[in-house]
Amino acid sequence: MRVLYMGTPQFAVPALEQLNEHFEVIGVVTQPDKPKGRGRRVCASPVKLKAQELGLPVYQPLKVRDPEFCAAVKELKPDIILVAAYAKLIPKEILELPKYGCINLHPSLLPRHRGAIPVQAAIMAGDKVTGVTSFVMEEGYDTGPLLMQEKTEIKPEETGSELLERLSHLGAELLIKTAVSLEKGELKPVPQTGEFNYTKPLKGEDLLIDWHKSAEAAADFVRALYSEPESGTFHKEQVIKVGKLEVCGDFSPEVHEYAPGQIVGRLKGKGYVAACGSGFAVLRLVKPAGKGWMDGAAFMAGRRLQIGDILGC
RNA sequence: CGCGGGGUGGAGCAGUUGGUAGCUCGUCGGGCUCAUAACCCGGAGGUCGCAGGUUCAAGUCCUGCCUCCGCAA
Repeated sequence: MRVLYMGTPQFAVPALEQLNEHFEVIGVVTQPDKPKGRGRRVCASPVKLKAQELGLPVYQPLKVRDPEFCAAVKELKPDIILVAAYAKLIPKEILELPKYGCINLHPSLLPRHRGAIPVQAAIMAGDKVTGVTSFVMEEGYDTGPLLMQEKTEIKPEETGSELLERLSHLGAELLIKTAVSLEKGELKPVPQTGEFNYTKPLKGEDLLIDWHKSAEAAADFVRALYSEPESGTFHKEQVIKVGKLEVCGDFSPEVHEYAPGQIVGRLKGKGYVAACGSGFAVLRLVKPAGKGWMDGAAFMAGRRLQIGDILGC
């Protein structure tokens, strides 16, 4: 079976590796190299790097709708197009091209958490179970009929990056299974039913901790965003990234009056304690501006925060 | 060459107008205590990122480099 693969970030890499072992991968489509990060160096996507390593032809159209690209795809005569986190909608013209259609791998239990950040969204929502889904792509975002799903539990302490990593491997297997079954004609798509929600891409202030939330919700928020892309909070005009927040049940603040985000005490060997909308949370892992990640206790040793300081402004 | 901050005893920080390096934690020893993660006393431990330069004298000024990080994208 001739497979055309489309994907961009690290999440899409394991699937590419697996596919390359099971099928004839005739091409890999990924986002164009872009200036990225500090210093604005041009970077190739993880999928591109892997494709080159495997010696597969790489396509990086600026626009998927570009007629020239569509023509190129047509010429490749793919039997199936498999997509994982490519980051762009694919036009009907291409969707209808392959015999077995365009199949997408999505790291959530659709229709729950459609959209850009399903993995983080699942953790933030306090979900205990999530998974990966393969489905037939339509013109909308993650709306197509479902093919296969695989569930997995979210571990209590599991971070967004850890879960994403795990799901990328689970997803790779699911994608292979899906393709194999499709080829045998064993699968029939089932339309999505039930409640759905969309997750929007995170940027800028979306990453700031909302101290008005409950301690539990704030902790989940931080956990979901660690270690990519990192949540944070402001302190005296500077950003402090937070890697881990730990809810502390019975804690008696050192001050009588406090507001959400206010530092109300320290816990020896753990870190500063901040007040939340309800409950308290210890800053266990932190990265002050200009510094690297450090333990909450180490952060206290530097005495950058005072009891009474308010985070988030 | 996008903007900007940092690299100081094991960890986190301070170090003023250049003059033999301080603080918190940890660690080691001792003391107090029924006891302690609490408290008291004392000790060990630093080529101040690297390489040059200015100076009688540089962590502190100048130049280059390495490296970590914040914003932005």
